[in-house]
Amino acid sequence: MFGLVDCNNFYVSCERSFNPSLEGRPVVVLSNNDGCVIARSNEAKSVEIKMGTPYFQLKDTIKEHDVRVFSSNYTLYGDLSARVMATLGRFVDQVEIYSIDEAFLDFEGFAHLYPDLHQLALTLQSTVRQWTRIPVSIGMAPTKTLCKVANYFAKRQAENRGILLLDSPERISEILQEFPVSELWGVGSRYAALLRRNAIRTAAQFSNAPDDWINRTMTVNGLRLAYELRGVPCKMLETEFAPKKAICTSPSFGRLIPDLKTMSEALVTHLSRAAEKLRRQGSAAGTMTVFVHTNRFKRSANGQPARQYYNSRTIQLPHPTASTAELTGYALAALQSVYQFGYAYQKVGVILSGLVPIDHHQTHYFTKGPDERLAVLSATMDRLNHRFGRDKVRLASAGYDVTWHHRQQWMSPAYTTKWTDLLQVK
DNA sequence: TCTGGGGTCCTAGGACCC
DNA sequence: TCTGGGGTCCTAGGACCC
Repeated sequence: MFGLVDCNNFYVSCERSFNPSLEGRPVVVLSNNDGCVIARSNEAKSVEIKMGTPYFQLKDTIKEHDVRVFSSNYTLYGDLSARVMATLGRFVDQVEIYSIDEAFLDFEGFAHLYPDLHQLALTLQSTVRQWTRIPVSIGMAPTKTLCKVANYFAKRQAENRGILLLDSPERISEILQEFPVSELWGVGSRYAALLRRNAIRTAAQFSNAPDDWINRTMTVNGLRLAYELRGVPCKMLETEFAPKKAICTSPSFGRLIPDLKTMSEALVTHLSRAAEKLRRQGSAAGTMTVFVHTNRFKRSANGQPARQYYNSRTIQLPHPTASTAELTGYALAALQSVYQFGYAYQKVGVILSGLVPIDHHQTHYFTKGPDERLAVLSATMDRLNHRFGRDKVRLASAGYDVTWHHRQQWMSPAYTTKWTDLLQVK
């Protein structure tokens, strides 16, 4: 048996964790740049605020229902997530951190410790609640996909109180008949449309479809999904650390930017972030892509879509490197080759790929190997910045007067990670 | 009439996830 | 005025090898 622990309305719950006055009222959290709604309290859902709605379209609703709005505070959410995960780790040793707000558990070998899984779920739920103030829902079933299904009903049917155990074939087949195929894990909008065209509407119908048809139309992923619904586990717990295969940093500007100088400074800043992530996981990049684009929603004065521009440049580096200084030279050259005068840009982004372990030295006959001094420089900058704060030491080419930063108008304090933001108890 | 067989590696595109 | 960011996996097709 597996379990899936999912935090309810996670980002909203994080905001509520340190601000109880938000309980019982509509609350939403916005995406980066205060763009779209990405988390909603139940009260916000019940006044018809949809996932992904742009903030500016919601101003009336927000006023009418006195909705509390927050910019996303990933420092806070990341820290509370780590606390939730650590709490789960107290009870079972096989925990897969699947996303910031979800974890899979494997109960294999724990039957003697926890003969009553429902009781265990109750304990997990109340302990997480007490230690972090985060409400969670728990689904338990013979496969991870069925856990997702169980969790869906745990959350939505009040009588379950956030916990649903699917441990008999009868119960499973009964519940799959009520489960919309479009809600399945691995079925997105494209596959949902395809399945609808083939008169498959429930998870039960999908699971009964012929294997070769599923394989043909939805590749082996679809077939695994069907097996999992039939109770045959195809997805095991993944608890090992797996280094990322690509690292991307591409925040939007807070306003549209026309000039190459500002774009360059932003790119160096984004690249510094990306290279820090690269070094943190012990990798070096062999390939770098720089891209720019304008705002695709923008309209010109006559209401027609404005002229758009997108371009990217991918560079094979002479040798894999994790040095910010070294990567910067290539990045700026790439930007110059894609930048076109005459557009107002929304974004410049960088993708590092072709990642290899950092100690990997590929000897090349005609080019110099990586410069050891650059590696030492990056490591030293990382240590200083870790101790004294982000960007205390940085490249001058990142600029001094930052005018492009994204908007975050409603940011809550970093309650758990910044001394000056600690709550004061009077 | 008839044009080999068996591989590897890389990339782009399409699907998905949170 | 204002519309997020960061990832993964699979497949087909092309280029190449012997």
